[in-house]
Amino acid sequence: MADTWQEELRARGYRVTPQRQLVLEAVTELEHGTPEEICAQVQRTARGVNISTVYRTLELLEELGLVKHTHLGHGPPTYHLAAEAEHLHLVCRHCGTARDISPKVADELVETLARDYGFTTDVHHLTVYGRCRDCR
Amino acid sequence: MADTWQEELRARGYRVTPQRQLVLEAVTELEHGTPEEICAQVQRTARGVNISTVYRTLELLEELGLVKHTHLGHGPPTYHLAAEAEHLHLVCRHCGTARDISPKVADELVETLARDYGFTTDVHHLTVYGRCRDCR
DNA sequence: CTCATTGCAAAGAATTTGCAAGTAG
DNA sequence: CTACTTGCAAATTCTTTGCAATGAG
Repeated sequence: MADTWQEELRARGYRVTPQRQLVLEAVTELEHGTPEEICAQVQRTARGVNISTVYRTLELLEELGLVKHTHLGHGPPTYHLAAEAEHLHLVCRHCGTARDISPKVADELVETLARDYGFTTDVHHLTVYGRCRDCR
Repeated sequence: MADTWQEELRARGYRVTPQRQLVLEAVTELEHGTPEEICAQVQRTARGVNISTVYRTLELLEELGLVKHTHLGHGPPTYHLAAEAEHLHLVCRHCGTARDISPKVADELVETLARDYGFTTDVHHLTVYGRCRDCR
């Protein structure tokens, strides 16, 4: 984890380009935004960057784990910097086992609660009760 | 609530058409599906029903409160019958107050857990911890 | 009969892809 | 130099809209 994302890119055979740096900067500055918005932000610094490059770059940055995206209702997805490692729990009411999963699955819930209810979710402590695959 | 949806439709100046009945039936049968899937289901009974009619009908049925939709990751939205009144809890770790909200906000979470983990969520018992608007 | 609704085709958004030219390493 | 990237335009995917014909009430 001491490596920079640039090194990570090179290690994987990808290249560090100004466009990629700009897109990551844009996501950082915007906190969150649609591909279109991110593209606009990038173009405040460098004109001529194409929207399709933004799409491709966001996909790459997501693959690298640097950004994440969620779908908030209709329209384009929202991209934001990936949070540090967190997890949430899945508890089976039948067999009692708990499983840790990525908080990514609760992204929409978290954003909706924030947007519609002004509620800041404590994702680390989100526990979902139900029935696991084995106890169906 | 004793009124049928057909009566509700007429009361609002809309008409009860075979297409509308078929779309609602399709949503019921499929439990959930994309407009495309719903259209395919409808066409098992009546060919010639157009996809744009399905879109228009789903919009109408949603307005009537008969169906709901959620966006699961990429791609088209998923429609399903509106659930009966249930609720989930929002608990503030600071002031301790609990608030009941619509389980609709957890739709994506529920579907994702089912799809990716084979986990059946007990939505009625879902409690989300965090900080409410007033305690920010 | 009247006007809401439908089918169809064309228009629109959002996103992806093919490819030649550009450039990081 | 090599081959990953980019810009651009065309192709896709998903959804909406215009409009004449159809059909519910």
